[in-house]
Amino acid sequence: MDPEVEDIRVAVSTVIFSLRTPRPGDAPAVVLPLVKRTRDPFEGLWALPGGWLGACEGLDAAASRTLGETTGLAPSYLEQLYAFGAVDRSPTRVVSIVYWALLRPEEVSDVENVGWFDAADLPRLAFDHNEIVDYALWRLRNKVGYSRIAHGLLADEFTLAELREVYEAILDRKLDPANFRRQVDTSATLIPTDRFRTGSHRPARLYRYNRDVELADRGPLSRSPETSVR
Amino acid sequence: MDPEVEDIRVAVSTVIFSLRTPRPGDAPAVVLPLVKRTRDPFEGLWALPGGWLGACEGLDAAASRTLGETTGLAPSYLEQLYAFGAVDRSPTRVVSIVYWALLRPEEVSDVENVGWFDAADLPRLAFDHNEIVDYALWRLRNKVGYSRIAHGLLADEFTLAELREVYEAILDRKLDPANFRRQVDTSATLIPTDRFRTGSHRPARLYRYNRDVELADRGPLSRSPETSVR
DNA sequence: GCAAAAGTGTTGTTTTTACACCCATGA
DNA sequence: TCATGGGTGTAAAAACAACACTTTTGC
Repeated sequence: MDPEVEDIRVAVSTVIFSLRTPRPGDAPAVVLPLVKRTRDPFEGLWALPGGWLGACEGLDAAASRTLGETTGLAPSYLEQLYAFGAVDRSPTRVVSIVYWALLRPEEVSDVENVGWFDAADLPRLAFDHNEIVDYALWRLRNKVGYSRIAHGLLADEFTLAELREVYEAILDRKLDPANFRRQVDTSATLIPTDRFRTGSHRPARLYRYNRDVELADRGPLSRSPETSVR
Repeated sequence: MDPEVEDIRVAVSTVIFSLRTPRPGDAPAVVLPLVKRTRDPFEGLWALPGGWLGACEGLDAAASRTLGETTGLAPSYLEQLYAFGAVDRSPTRVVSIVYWALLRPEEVSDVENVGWFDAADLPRLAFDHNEIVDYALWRLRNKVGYSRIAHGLLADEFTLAELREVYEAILDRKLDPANFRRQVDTSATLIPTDRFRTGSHRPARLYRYNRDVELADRGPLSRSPETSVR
């Protein structure tokens, strides 16, 4: 009972998702930023951004902080994903509290030592980070079906086609534009503006996200003070 | 940077749900076991069963172990719930990896120092454990809607009325017996036996749970070796 | 026979899905 | 004017919900 507890360290990492459109007109793809490790273990491999949990900071705060420090990014959505604590996941004993985040395109900025990768085509990552990303992707795909997190990947104003492309990129299948339109407007979470996106063919109306509606129902956690992001 | 990391300790706790039928014929209620604290902090208050994470054990293993040590119970379903790590949740800095579990009635046994409480009517608990239970209940109510975890609360053989009562206890509302019956048998997760529960009025057919179907889809986590429970 | 729970049928409503069709613009 | 994506209409199919009704037992 009560073995050498002191030897366990707590880290916090984040899987950050964003969208990238290779060239205008193309379908967007899910991408994520990784940092290159500059020391052992796994020196030279890519890894999730993260760092050690500070003695005087909460988990959510640590996730925001380490994320900012390593990538300079401040995401629009941040949620705890899972705690990974297998004994052999690192040479030393580390329990990682992993978060996942969504980034709007305007929030994307380029930082030294950060590389962006297609989520569907990742290299071999440090530690168990490949499994972690797989799990985060699974969560993202599930959650997009019953919440409004897709908006966390879009700018303030967007067309319905753009929103639909987000869903298509995440779910990896085509959606019927007509039915998609009806579904989002029965959910009453979008506010139509009087502006239009022009350029292609018939101008498309721009919508804004209704901020009265939460991106996702977090249940009792949303009342806890630790969970204040943005 | 890299502050006194060594001062953070990792604990593992579990919210265990089971059902209790006050007297035969009554509707079952969701109950959970708590242990009375025998030392500071919060001496005398009830708390979730748990303990420190061992230096050489995974998170899932620690949850099973601490649960067995404190309550003598071995649940039919065990899943990670959330990591709680607010700075002020304990006098010393503790990050708790919390699990939640389901217990079949035949698995319930009475142990010294363990009390069973109605989930809807809890006393003031130690630490932030009231909030944790609230969150676990929310998760249970949600998950019962899109998975088959309700079976984790029932014995091997059960009638459809008994299964329906589990849903009713968790969701806290009546369900239409006719529609409920149809829903479960279009889902093809129950195997009818040729035995019947007699006693009340017309005998009710006993069903068995189809073990080919997982209680809940855990995504990529179900492939990880750490996640082997039962 | 009667009460009560087991189990079946029926019907109307809502949601989902597929797809035909019109509209507005750039080239 | 034509190609293309924006946007509307419609109808079949599936899922859901409400509730009447029949069956089988204990007393």
